[in-house]
Amino acid sequence: MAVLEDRGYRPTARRMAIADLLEQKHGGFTIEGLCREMPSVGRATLYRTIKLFLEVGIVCRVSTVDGARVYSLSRVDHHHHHSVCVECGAVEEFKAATVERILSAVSAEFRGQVVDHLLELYVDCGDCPPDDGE
Amino acid sequence: MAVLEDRGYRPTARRMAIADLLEQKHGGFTIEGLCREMPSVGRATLYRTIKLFLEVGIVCRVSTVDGARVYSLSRVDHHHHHSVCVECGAVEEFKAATVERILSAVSAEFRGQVVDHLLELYVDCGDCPPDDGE
DNA sequence: CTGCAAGTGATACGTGATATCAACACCTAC
DNA sequence: GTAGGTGTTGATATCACGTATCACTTGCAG
Repeated sequence: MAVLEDRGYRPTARRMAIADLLEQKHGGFTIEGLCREMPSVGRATLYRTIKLFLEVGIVCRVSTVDGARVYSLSRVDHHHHHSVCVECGAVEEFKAATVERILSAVSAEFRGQVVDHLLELYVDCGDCPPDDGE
Repeated sequence: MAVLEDRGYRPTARRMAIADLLEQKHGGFTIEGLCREMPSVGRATLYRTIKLFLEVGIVCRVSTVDGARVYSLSRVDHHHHHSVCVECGAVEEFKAATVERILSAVSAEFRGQVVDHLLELYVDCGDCPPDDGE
């Protein structure tokens, strides 16, 4: 949570509680889902907090196959990719140097500059824990 | 448009008109944007038509950096990736066999099965035509 | 032409997300 | 400790996005 203070935001009890809940989630989550899980917290606060977490890098957006807006707690602070289980929704972060190298090579074929990229793998992890699903 | 008939849908004048407009677009588009461009067409029809086009593969969803819901006319009928200009929003489709091979290799490192993937490159194409933007 | 199924558009509705604003919590100065 | 200012919170209103409904139209087969 130090990252919040570094940016001039307060590490309030509300924000800690939200972060704690996210910490326990293996899968991605939706904000509406959080609203249901934390009915004592106002919707606006949840939307604001996740937006804030997104800004400081505590969570990141996950692109799902169906285009739903899903977030995931980010445990690494550098660039990474996601694997998303299409069955249980579990999100894993991974970093593949090979991918980065290949993308650099591919980038050379483009006019202009490749400034960023997005890579998600959709997997069927095969042993989805029943309580891990959304 | 033959693909519509193949699926049992009618290639109506409305659908042709919408497809024609999409044909002229280099960049991605939003459905709300289309509503503004084709005020004579009902919103419901536009949403339905794009959903239909998505289903039959005429258009595909594009993941943007900011998570906005953008679509793009698909000119190739097989699996491909997108490069999205962060300045003008132009969307290009590309297929890189290298990428596919590397992804297969990376997939081997995962438990379970990799069933699909998403790859988008965000570029600054450098010579954005002024009328190409959304 | 007639009848029917598919398609269309106006509208209402539901949901996701943000803006507003009063109340509250925290920090600092005194 | 208290006062005051700033950041935070939550209820609500509001907006944006997308879908459902339903009466009407269109296209096609007989």
